[in-house]
Amino acid sequence: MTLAEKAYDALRHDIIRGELAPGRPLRLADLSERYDMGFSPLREALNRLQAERLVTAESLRGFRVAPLSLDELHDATSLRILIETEALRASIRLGDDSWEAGIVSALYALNLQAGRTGPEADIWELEARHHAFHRALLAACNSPWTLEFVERLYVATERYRIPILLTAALPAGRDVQAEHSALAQATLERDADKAVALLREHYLRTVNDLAEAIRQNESDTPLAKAAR
Amino acid sequence: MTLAEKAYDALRHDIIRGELAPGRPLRLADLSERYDMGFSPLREALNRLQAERLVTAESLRGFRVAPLSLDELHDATSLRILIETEALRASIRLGDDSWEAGIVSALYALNLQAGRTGPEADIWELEARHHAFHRALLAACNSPWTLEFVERLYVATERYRIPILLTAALPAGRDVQAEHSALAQATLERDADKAVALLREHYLRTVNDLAEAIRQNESDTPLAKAAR
DNA sequence: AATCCAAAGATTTTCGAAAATTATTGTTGC
DNA sequence: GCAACAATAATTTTCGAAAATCTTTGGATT
Repeated sequence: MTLAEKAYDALRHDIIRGELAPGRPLRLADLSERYDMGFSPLREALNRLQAERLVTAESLRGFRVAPLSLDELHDATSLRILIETEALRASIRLGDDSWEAGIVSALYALNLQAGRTGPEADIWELEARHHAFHRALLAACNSPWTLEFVERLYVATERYRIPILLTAALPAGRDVQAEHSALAQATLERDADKAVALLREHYLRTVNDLAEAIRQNESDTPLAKAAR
Repeated sequence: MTLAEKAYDALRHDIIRGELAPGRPLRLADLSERYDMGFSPLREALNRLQAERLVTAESLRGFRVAPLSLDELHDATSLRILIETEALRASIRLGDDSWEAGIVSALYALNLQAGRTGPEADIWELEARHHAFHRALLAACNSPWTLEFVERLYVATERYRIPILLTAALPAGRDVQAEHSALAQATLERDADKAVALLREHYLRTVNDLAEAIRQNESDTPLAKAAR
């Protein structure tokens, strides 16, 4: 793996997790020290991330972590629902045994991690399994373009979820694991209409919870700052 | 404008027009001579284009122009129909006077160029106006993510159209300008269902024509080679 | 003839410095 | 005090060479 690839992975990771806050300038001298490499691989990584809208660039003025806005969250969520529901229908139509097995396995792993407490609880591991579960649902859609866009939108919306997850500021009274199980069940039963409805509700609830948390959380988390 | 930006524009331009054929290796020494600049700006441009799937990259083995395939054409077209029809509905719902004016103006400019013959005929100018017309239809959808994906898919499918356009191998018996006019009219009348149906048919006809031309054209155009 | 291996060559990747540009500071004049 | 400007500093961008890696070539061996 080349240094440019390592730089890409590291920057992407740190931006998605909010360790590099939205809007923050990405100075090459800083990054060079932080990641222990020269300018060239960093600039290549930043150019890739610019194309993915995770960083913004201005000619001769360098790069910044892409800012967040509530408008973008709603935009990305709407489009996500449109694309993912269609992908879910395609997967239900085309999926074979190994696709089904992938869903069962991903759901099991997700529920396992969601049930863990104390030192075993690991929000990043939970997050990884959550992502894997949603990918497993769409894995059989047979459309590389769809999967790319789904991934882009997942990452875009994840940047809003993570600061909320970390402050545990999510409203109670919602059984997310039950939603996942119901979604998996409807999918495995090949009930496309039901599965699509559940997926849509799942995302609409999430975006409402996030918007609510942002509104209440007038503290100085990166997300709250971005929302103001 | 920095050299890296010039390199990006030039490479993108040459790849879309097929002047750099699909699958062709992009050696830095060659590109450095072709575009008269050092490696750094070229590598930055190539990394951006890689993120946009116009070039492929393999660790320590450099870059290539992204290949074409009939599967990808069908994939991109299906997704394009899904996203653009929804964007058209949104535009019809949200569009104001200046949006309408933009459509009228773009259609007029397109028809004007389409009617030109002899030395005034310019396939690239026609292509630019065609692109502008389709953008004008969706301009009011108020969704940056949608517009980005639409642009990506337009470029992806355009790479299949251009070699066909250049060999004039399109089947006759189709009045594309009439399709554009009907689409614009239904849109301006805010008849969303009709406009969406026309847009869908427009794309389905195009993809069928292209697939047909590729099948017949067993010569050695880049596209035909890619299809085999 | 086919296969392996080392050497030479070609190519990508990375660095460090130079060039170009933007941002900041300090000074002058009003 | 403050706008205008020059000098300085900070930063991005680009180049050219060095390092690392992959590819080809040409024998040596079986």
